[in-house]
Amino acid sequence: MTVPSSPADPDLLRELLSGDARRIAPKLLGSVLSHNSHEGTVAVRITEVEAYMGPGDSLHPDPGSHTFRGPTARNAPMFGPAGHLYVYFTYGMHYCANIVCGPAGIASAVLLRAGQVVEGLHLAGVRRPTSKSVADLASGPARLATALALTTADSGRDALSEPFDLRLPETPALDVSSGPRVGVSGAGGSEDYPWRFWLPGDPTVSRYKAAKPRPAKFQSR
DNA sequence: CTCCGGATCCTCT
DNA sequence: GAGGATCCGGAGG
Repeated sequence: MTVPSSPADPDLLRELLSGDARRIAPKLLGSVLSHNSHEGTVAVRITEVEAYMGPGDSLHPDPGSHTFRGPTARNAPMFGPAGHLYVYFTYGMHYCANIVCGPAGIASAVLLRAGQVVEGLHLAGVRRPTSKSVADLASGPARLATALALTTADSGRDALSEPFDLRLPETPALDVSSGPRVGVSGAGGSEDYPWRFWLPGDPTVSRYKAAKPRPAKFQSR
């Protein structure tokens, strides 16, 4: 495994993140996100991501994105500067975290879907007591957010400065697979949006699962 | 191994 | 009021 390292200039890293999320997403594979809290430090090497675009991108409208219908209080960070976090709460109990991409004003982000815990194994295990193996600690978007203790309180915060740190790999991953995004219902989850990227063969990559099709709505009379 | 339902509450319509 | 960028445990093959 190549040892990740940040560019000498942190502004350069932010500049790199200010582009198209679909282009940046595969380049984030192999990078390491760390979070330093009073409990200790946990760092995760990213092995699976998904790109989400914003509205106003007439070339690539993204019906699977939280921003598809425009800005709201929740998705505001996606319209903000690159390198910040967008964390949302879902299913009444889970958090999922994104790295915001694109220039400020243009919404796009990369969902962190899975990773390998490379620092703070014990603490990650305490935060994720239901894990059955080390590979399970962050093998899913909500698992990863839990291992790193990310919540909506962190949404909008800068991932490139304390208490966070993001380091890109020295060289981009050579072997990257792509496919439809997980759990996205409707057109956004189709083969037309192969914006999920992962490191093939990595044991921490989550298993693919198509969106659960909703049962046909029963119209009462 | 796969499939399925329940948990649980914020967000936007 | 409906549905969700999910996870987990239990049932069945």
